[in-house]
Amino acid sequence: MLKKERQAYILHQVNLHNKVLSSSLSVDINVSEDTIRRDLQELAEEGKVIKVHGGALSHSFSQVHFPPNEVYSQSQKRKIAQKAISLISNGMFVLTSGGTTILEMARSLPPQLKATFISGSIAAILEYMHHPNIDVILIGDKISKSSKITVGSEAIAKIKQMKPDLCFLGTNAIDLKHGITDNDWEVVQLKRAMIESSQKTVCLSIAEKINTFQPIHICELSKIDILITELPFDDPLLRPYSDAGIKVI
Amino acid sequence: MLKKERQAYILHQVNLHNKVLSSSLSVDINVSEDTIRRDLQELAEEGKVIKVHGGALSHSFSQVHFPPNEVYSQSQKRKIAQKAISLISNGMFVLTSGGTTILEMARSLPPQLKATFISGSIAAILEYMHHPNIDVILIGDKISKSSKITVGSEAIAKIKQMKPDLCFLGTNAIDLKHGITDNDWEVVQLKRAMIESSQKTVCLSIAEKINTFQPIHICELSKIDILITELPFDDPLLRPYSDAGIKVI
DNA sequence: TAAATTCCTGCACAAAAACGCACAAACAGG
DNA sequence: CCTGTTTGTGCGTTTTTGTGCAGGAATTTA
Repeated sequence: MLKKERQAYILHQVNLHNKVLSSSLSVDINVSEDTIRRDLQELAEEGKVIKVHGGALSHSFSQVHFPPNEVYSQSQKRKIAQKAISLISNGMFVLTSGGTTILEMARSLPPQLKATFISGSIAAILEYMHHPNIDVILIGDKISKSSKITVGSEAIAKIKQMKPDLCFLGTNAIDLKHGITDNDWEVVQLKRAMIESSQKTVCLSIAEKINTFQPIHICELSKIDILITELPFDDPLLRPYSDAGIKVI
Repeated sequence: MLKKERQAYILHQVNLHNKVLSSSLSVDINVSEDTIRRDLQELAEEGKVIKVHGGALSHSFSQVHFPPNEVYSQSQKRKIAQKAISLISNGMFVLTSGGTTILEMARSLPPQLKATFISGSIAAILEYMHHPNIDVILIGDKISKSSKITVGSEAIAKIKQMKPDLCFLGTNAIDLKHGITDNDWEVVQLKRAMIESSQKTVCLSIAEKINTFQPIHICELSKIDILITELPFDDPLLRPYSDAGIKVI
């Protein structure tokens, strides 16, 4: 059998089944695994397949990319993301909400980090999936079209079963008097459950949202352990919060 | 034998078998391999064949260089998607697996359709979310990075709680003797649960996958209610399946 | 942490290609 | 008819290509 012929066969199999194993191909076409590996490597260099340990994957399959769209005040959010990442260590279980700040964090996670991320936000999950070393746990239930996250009693029940080390909340509004507030009933239920379950709750919020509030109450400030903004920790705007016992970063 | 005559013969052989070996041609026509090689080279320069190490391939063979942005065998999948959609009516609960065929169906769902779609496939969910009128239920659990779907006991337990009207399975391999088979253990577990829960199971499969099999068994043919391919329902290839009691569309 | 796969690197060896050359047949023109 | 040229073919020799194998490194799995 000719080399090109064999490669065409392999390519065909990959496109057909989305995945092939070097071992099974080698018995299929009766050549050594080395040869298969070399073929896969060539095909991968030509961009026809994606080579992975033990075989190859179809290219079309793993291309579920989300438009890395323009985010409002991205530079601030990036700063926040960096601070948030510094709290995560290897082996941690991290529960996150959705929101652009969280997404920014998800994209900036260092590649060596090994941790487990849990979320009901589709967008966040997509970002976590691209990461080579983190395990991703998706919270299921009905999907809210407006917020692109799973909401409902099932999701809340699932969250209550967990005891994650950290919970990152993309915060919509935070205020000394009203605490954390939001504007979507279903999201609020979910965030409440997240806060209850977690050992530490971290609020990510751009300074703009500090001292603002929204119609629905999520929780008191006292439930929050850490507050992250793009400002330095000793910014006067944040002073009341650290006075209230929140660790401000 | 004249040179032209010989080249005509070679060309004929290439078009007939899609490939020729210099070695076998040389004994066929009783000339040295050098001569064959020179002939092939000339034919290649004229664009009549594609020369490779050891012989030559027909042009149609290498035309499997499918256009880059197009999904593999998309037109077939579109045809399948259309047939699948005809089975869905308003108000139905539909459980689907992942796979490119399912994605094609998800994209083609008519905008007026009001139904509930349930899936653990991230890519499928993304498509369903774009639809204006369908409710989306996401099955949660750990995400398998290779297949981009949620897998695990939680996901399976959740599926077992449901009684969807229809279950669409993107099929990797179907065979009279082996039934439905696949190549990913976790995916197999999930698909089994899906079949068990559903009132009707529909297999979507391009004709190429008919009468092929993969290492892991999912279920017997008898569990399948409907089989959809891009072929007409009375195609001889499908005859054994309708004889086996499966409704073929 | 240990065991098992899988991967990579270099090497050996066979098959095929490339190159140069020889030689013979076909051809062209005096 | 002869001679010089072109063309087609085959034969060594040298390179290149394709493949398998051994071993150690890297990665996955238990």
